[in-house]
Amino acid sequence: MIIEEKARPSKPVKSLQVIQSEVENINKIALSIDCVIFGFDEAKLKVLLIRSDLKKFAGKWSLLGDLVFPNEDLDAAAYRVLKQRTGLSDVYLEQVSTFGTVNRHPAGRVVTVAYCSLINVQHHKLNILDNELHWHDIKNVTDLAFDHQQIFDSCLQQLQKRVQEHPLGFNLLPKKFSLRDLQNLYEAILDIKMDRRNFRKKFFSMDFLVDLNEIEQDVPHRPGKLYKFNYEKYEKKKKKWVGIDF
Amino acid sequence: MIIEEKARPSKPVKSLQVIQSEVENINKIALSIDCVIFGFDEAKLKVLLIRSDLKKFAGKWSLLGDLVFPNEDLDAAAYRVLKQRTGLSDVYLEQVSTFGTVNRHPAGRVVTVAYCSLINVQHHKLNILDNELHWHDIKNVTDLAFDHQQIFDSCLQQLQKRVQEHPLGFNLLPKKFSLRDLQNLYEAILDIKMDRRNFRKKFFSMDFLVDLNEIEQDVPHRPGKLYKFNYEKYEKKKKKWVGIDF
DNA sequence: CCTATATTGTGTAATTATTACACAATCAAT
DNA sequence: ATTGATTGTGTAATAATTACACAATATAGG
Repeated sequence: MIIEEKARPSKPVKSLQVIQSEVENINKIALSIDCVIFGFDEAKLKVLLIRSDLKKFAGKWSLLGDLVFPNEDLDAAAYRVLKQRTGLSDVYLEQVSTFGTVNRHPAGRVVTVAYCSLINVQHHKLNILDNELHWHDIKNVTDLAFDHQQIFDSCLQQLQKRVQEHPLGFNLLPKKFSLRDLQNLYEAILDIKMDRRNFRKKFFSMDFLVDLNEIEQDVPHRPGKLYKFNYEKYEKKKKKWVGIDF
Repeated sequence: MIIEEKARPSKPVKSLQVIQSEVENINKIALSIDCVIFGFDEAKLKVLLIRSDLKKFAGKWSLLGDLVFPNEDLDAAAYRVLKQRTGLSDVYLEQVSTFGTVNRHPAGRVVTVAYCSLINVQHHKLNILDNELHWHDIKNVTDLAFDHQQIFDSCLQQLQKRVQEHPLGFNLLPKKFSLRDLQNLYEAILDIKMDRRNFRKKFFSMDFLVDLNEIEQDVPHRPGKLYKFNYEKYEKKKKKWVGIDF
């Protein structure tokens, strides 16, 4: 076995540790961010899309994105786009993956960093600047422009996984919600049906929900109780995940 | 609630969907990849590091990386570095995260895509091209050059999570291994101790291990049986992970 | 006001998974 | 032949998950 092997330099090769002029003059690639902005409304998971204005993708929908400025952090660029389009600033935002296939963009080499954002549709106002901007039921999202279908799919998949390990979902709900809302949310994200009693038992046993002693209004049936999520309690109790299972 | 909202264009803004000349001339940022290459030897998890040759980081260790060529896919760049340094081509490689803080690189704006690779240390030969190249016990990895400590930490964290959900670990082991090897591997990656009987029970119940009817050689005690991993069986049986738990 | 309809709120038993734990068997080294 | 180190194995206790049914409460409509 070849381990703990030490060696001395031999012939030099080009490496990351380049001199300044190299970074400035060669190997420059345009960098963008694309946001997969999820919302939850009418018991459906939705994604915010904009109509593409490239001829090549005429009529197709695409994700919201923009080029990253030369002295702007990646996260800052994603926040900028989110703020510009939804007016929201304190939103859940997470980097998911970077897509850099050579010919993914018709205008040249553009590598894009995909972000997943979760927003509460009650608390925003869409800012229509140029093209048509629209919430789409995720079940009807097909054939997006560029490689955006692939980016969307990978963000949805990541959301499905994350939401089972961390209480992200609450970012998609209003501050006050019923257990039915919460279950609808999980069912929409995971695209499964769940047992109502076991779902309730699970969340109550985790003990992060605060009973607000209020009930739903304007429902044509027995109203459910309203709850909020207690982030502080969660932070204290959250479990470290250890257990092999595949 | 503002949903399913449609709108017509108003004033145009700069967007991703730029014209060709824009992509070619502005917003260019150097792009690199960095590989966190893990190996497993002497019951320890190791990472392959190279001595930095930047004055600013004199004496410090850094990850293996390189600039991405203008017409090279990101994954291809990562494979290239791996191949160049370890001589290995069919290795586990996964993109983890992209780091793009404005001043992360002293030579200018360089955004880097981090990759995690798992290799079998028995099957490689290090290629020492320029600087000192060395396998480091992950327990002793501190104070790397650039933001490489942060990159390393995030790759290790991702490995710890992934290895509990998918059988990645086998990439770090020789084709034939004992259950003790396997347990050592999990204990090294997760930095925990496990119960030997329960560990065995767990893996046998998953039924992906093939008994090779061979035993370890050259051990100064009762030798253990050797096994291999059956990927095909795993592919058929792998579970879709559904269960809220946080 | 009464009835119909829809949905909430609740508990238990059966099954499955996880944990904790000890001793005999086997090999190498001497 | 004895020692030392490690493998291989099973069971009982606890915890988590699943499947499942009925009474209570609100609105809507006559």
